Amino acid sequence: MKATIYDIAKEAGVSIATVSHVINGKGKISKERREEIRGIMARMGYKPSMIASALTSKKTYALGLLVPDISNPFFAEIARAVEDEGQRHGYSVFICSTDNQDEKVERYAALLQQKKVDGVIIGTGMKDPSALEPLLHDNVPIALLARELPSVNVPTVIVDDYAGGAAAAEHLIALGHRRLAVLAEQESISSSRERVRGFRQAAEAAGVTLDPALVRSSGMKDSKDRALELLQGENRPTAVFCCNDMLAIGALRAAKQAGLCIPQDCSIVGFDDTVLASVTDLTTIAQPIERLGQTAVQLLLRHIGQPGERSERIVLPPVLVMRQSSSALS
Amino acid sequence: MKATIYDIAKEAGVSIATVSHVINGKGKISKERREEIRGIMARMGYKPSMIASALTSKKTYALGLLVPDISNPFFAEIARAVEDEGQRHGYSVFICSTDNQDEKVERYAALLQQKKVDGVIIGTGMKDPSALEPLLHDNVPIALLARELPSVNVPTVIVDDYAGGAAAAEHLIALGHRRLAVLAEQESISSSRERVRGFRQAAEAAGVTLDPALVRSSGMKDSKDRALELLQGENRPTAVFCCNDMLAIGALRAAKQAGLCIPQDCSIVGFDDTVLASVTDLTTIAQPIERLGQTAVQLLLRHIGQPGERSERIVLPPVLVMRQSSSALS
DNA sequence: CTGAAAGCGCTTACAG
DNA sequence: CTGAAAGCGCTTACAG
Repeated sequence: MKATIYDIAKEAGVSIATVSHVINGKGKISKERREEIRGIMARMGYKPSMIASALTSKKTYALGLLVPDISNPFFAEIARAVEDEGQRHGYSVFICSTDNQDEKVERYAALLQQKKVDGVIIGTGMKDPSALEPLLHDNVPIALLARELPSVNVPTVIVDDYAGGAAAAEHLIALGHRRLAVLAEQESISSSRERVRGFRQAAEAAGVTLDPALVRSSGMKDSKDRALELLQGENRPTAVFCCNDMLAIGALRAAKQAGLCIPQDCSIVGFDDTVLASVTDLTTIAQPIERLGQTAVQLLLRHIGQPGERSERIVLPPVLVMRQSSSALS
Repeated sequence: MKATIYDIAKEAGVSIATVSHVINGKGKISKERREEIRGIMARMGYKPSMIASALTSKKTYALGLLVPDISNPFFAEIARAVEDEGQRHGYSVFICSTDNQDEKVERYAALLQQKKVDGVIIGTGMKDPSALEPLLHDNVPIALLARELPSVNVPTVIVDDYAGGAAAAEHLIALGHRRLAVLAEQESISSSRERVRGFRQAAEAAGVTLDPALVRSSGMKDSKDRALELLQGENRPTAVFCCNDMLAIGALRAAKQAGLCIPQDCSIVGFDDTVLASVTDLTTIAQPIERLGQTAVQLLLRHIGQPGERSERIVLPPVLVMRQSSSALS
């Protein structure tokens, strides 16, 4: 059957402690012995069981990644960055899609605790932070990615959503737009609220007040319908700021259905800069997705290393990416 | 500190064996005792360590998922389906992006073996199947998803790539197109070869022969350039079949750059039907992505359950999805 | 219906 | 430089 540390020890005529030492590069082992044991391990195709070592060493080298939906391109790109950065440090990652449902968050939280992951990156929203209770209860290290949770003091990496919203407003106003609409995510998502707030403030700073009738919230599914309402009303906007690329694509399709040409009849700006934006030639506020993922892993691992430390909070700047969906007011 | 099975046993005044039995619903425990122990576990927030139980029971309830790139929408959607179906059966999944590099395949294969996952779904290509050696060596159950590996006898789920290619050809020919081009993936990818083969055969069956100069292979990055070569040559095609949606989007952008209108000047058909296709209004051959993921998990779990059994091979039918990127020859 | 004991495959003081 | 032994937190025959 599969070789164990005992098989190697017997084959080498040493104790399992010695084999363990050469595996982990600990203790002082004579060079010849080390080489010999290494050779035997290689020859027998032996790799130590991480389950057994985790039981004693309390390290599983596994992380959990909670996101709303791994099939959403934004989170898929985040996941890739997290995977790569984790891998670089020897960690594997479990994917956990929550659909933003507290019940799923809690189920995964309990599961990850039972699996004894070394840490969890939380990139999902939730109504009630107590869904994380199973993690908190056992002091499982966590880090927040693109989310804020004011109630808990944990390492966090976000982009400056407020500045991103403001950048969108400034871009559209510079293009001459004055009648601005906003397609936001659900009210409960703080990043979306911040984007809208930044957009509104920057608009007002330029002397433009948002018409409350032109500010709507929308889920992923009904974005096209919500956008249609905006675009078909009388006195329709000349520009729409959407709080993520998916919503912006809903707006693009609504515009098409309403017979409007983009950008001539209406400018549209998204947020995130996922592959969806590049593929649809959407002007958007880019999040540094790769750095978000990398930074979250780094913060988490640092936190695992020194649990006492005060939690860091890193804010990354968003960047306007101009493409074909926005243009000067005609 | 964190409660263990000993704490629960002591609190309840019973042996750990009894606690273990109520956890696993095994043995005969008096109803009152069971209820009492359940209560104590709940009160102390106790959940058994899956690491410890894995060491004895040999079940980690973890699966590995090997894909080329989790940030590619096709595989992100696959991952979601695998995650959900796994979750339904109590399994968590590790994401493993290989970039189609044998070296990464092998590294992940070794890692997953060390982590003692209960099985691995392989949805990535590789030049040399021996990259899977670490898995094969320890008899880790595997299942193939949207890939074939003739050398090993393992459960497999694929879509009928040949039929999909043929469907694309029939669609274009029915629209009156005769001068057909193909943008394929690298030659080494069997699914791509099959799609091209099906396309070619169906075309020939309709009396249309492919011009070798109009059949090109391309990576993800240079798809636009490859498509431009096709579209800018003299005697350009009136329709292009692309072996996946990403390539088709490259073609879409190439067409735009070349000043061609889609679909009036050139029809384009993709493959996969990821979110990218719906978002760009691309006519495409749809793979049943969700069913692919579900089926792979089911085959794998069945294989885990009865290792002796002969491996199943399930072929799912693709479906033509007509959108705005193809139309009758004008 | 319940418990004592061995064992899963490692790591880690500790002793020599 | 190397080994004996305890322990990590469970499960599983086996005995009663």
